[in-house]
Amino acid sequence: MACASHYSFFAMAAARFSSLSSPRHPIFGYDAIVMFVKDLAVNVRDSCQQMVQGSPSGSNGFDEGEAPRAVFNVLDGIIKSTLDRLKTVRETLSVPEIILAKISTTTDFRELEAAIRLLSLEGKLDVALWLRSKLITNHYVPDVITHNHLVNAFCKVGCLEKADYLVREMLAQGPSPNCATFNTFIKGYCLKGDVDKALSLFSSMANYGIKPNRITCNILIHALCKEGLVEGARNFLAEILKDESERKQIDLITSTILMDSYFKNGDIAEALDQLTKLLQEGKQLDVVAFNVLIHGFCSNQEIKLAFSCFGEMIKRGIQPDVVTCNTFISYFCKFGAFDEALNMLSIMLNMGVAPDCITYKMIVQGLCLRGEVDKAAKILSCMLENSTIPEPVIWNSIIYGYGKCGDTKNALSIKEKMVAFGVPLNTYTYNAMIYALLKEENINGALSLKREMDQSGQVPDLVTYNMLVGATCNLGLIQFALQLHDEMLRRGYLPDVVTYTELIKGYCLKGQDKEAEEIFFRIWNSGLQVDHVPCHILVKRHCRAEGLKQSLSLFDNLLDG
DNA sequence: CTAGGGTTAG
Repeated sequence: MACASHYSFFAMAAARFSSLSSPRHPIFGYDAIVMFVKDLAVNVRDSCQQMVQGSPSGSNGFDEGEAPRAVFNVLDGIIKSTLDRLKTVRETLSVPEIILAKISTTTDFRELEAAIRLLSLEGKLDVALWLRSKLITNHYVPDVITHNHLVNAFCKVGCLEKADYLVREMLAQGPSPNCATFNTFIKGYCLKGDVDKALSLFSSMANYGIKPNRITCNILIHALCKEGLVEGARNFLAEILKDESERKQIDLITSTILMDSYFKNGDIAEALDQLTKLLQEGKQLDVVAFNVLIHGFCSNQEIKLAFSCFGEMIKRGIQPDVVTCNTFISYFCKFGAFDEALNMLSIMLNMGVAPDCITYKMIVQGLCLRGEVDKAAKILSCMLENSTIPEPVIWNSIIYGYGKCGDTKNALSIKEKMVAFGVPLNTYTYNAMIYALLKEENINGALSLKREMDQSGQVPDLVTYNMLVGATCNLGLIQFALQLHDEMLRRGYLPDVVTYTELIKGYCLKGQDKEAEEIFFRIWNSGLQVDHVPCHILVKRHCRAEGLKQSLSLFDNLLDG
């Protein structure tokens, strides 16, 4: 029976990590996994044929060299269809104007109550609050669910004062808050990182005759784990389970929270212990639980176990989702295995899982890193054609990418396109452009971009200054470099080792060894971590100028002092 | 109809 084999996999995994001294040996060979993934993709593709009409027939997307093209053909199709759908949804969804029109034409209180909920969901909180007070002055008190929507909306934007005001009003004049009200409010404080306040709210619930439920506990356990208080979370849970005589079992979500937390602390054995308990109770894992396992294995560099989980999901009929696939893609990108990332992209497209902004971001960044900037730019164009305007990081990666391969013209045209589409240029955008210009030694262009930053209010950061200090030093413009250095101090930026190293290099280039050494002592005494670069520069300089002996004595003195 | 777990991070 299939179930037995699933269990045995987890048992094997658990056994492997239960003893720290046991040698680590792979459960499955890498080739077996590649075979499995290939089979999987082919099988799934057959049932999702309509998703891949755009891909060339005969290619399974895995052949060396063929993969990228197949992936991009499918990708284009998917991006178009996903974004078209999104566009339609956006256009048909309620727009605040429509709600406002409703407010002015209707006298139906229930309809206005529904409008408060919609306004809350859309984040139009001032209007929502105003409408609530209008209804109350007309002697109609919106129900508890409407109030919960409002409390929820205020908590989500971190406006706890307003949420607190609403809950007080509810307690004073109704509608009486329920468990969901408190859960929402507690979650609000957890999001702010104020777990103490959350816990005290939890204790106060009894005073209002409201019994906390599983959701309340999960919110708090999650918050405790996130604060690194896993022990606290366990104790809290033990207390709860002691009180609940009829149901002593931990639910799936609680277990998922705990497993995730154990994995994040690198405690695989404990995570798998939790998993074993869950399976012994006969619980079925859902997609989130599997995603936690996959992420846990990936972040502990156990890619084979992660793939095994992927296989288990498929066998159990649990469709991997965009998070599952992004987790793998992220892992591969992080370890420079970008071909594998593209393979995962191909698998997800074949499975009919639509990529999201995170997928696009990782793929675009991966392509740029690899120098395939035109392909990255093509993804961007696809998104724009479908009226999805990506966040600045995608644009910035492409600008960096073009800059790195010396294509300043295209870098600039992406920047201009950004402006045209109303995407705000940020410090990273300017840094990318400055990087591109400095690469072709266009110091004037770079400096005029810095002026543009000052005017636009996008303040230069340490990276901007370090690039400019480096460039001016290389050109022998030490005075200019020092001016920049003073400016950064005035603006409250502390120069780092890179800044000082650039200045040392600049002085050495000019033959001003004394000044170079002075700077070196300044880093040494500032308590900054000194790396080998400035030492190397100085030693090289000394070797050339005065011989090795003297340079060694420089460092001897330092180490003695 | 509202409240709980997972993915990114220049």
